[in-house]
Amino acid sequence: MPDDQTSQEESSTSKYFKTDNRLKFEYFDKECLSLSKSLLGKVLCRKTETNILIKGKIVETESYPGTQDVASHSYQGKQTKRNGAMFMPPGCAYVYKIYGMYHCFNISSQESGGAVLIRAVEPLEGHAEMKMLRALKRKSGGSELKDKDLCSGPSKLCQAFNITKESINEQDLTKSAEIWLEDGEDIVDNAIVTTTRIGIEGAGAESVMKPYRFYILGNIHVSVRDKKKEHEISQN
DNA sequence: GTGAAGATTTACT
DNA sequence: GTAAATCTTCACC
Repeated sequence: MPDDQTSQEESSTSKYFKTDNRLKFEYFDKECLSLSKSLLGKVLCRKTETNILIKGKIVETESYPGTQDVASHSYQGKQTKRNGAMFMPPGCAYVYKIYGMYHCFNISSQESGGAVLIRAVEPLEGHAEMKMLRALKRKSGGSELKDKDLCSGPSKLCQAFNITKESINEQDLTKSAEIWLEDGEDIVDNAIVTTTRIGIEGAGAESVMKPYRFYILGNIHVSVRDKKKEHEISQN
């Protein structure tokens, strides 16, 4: 978080010329595993239809490296209407609907058929809007929702950011005015917890074992924390 | 045309 | 912990 960038922004002559911190194609043009780790600490940005800006720091990701991965929608090169975005150039949004009522948000990586699932973000801006969006579909309303409950799961963050297949799927994050990524913190390696992926039991033991999930050590906005592993790391 | 499954979340016991 | 909610997508007949 370069201080000089901030001061540049402040000294900018016009308010309408905000420094563009948007991550570019070159950033996304990495292999899946590498992109997944690199995305931790970066900032997901969303401009809603009502022109409200929502931002959140990415704190948890999962790799679906592509055609070799049994758990991936693109296993064995399978390409369908649904997963087409996985085969688009790096930096495109792959959004799909699951269980009839939820969405998951992914970013395509360098390899054809590879993508990174964004599993959790830490709310930075637009808390009120997120609460409202999350409360919409809840039976008991959203008044008791805490910040850490707003985006601590792949479908939760989609609700909070108003990400739907209809609005976001196949959008180019390097160009879109509705959704993009900005630079954020660099997370050092020893602050990254690496574990197995969540919710893919049906894919078979071998792929379930793969260490393809990454999250920021100690961050309370992560969906599923591995306390044992975190303890081990903090001992070193 | 039909059927089964799903990278989840919520509410309830 | 367990179960219900809810419907699109895809494989196969």
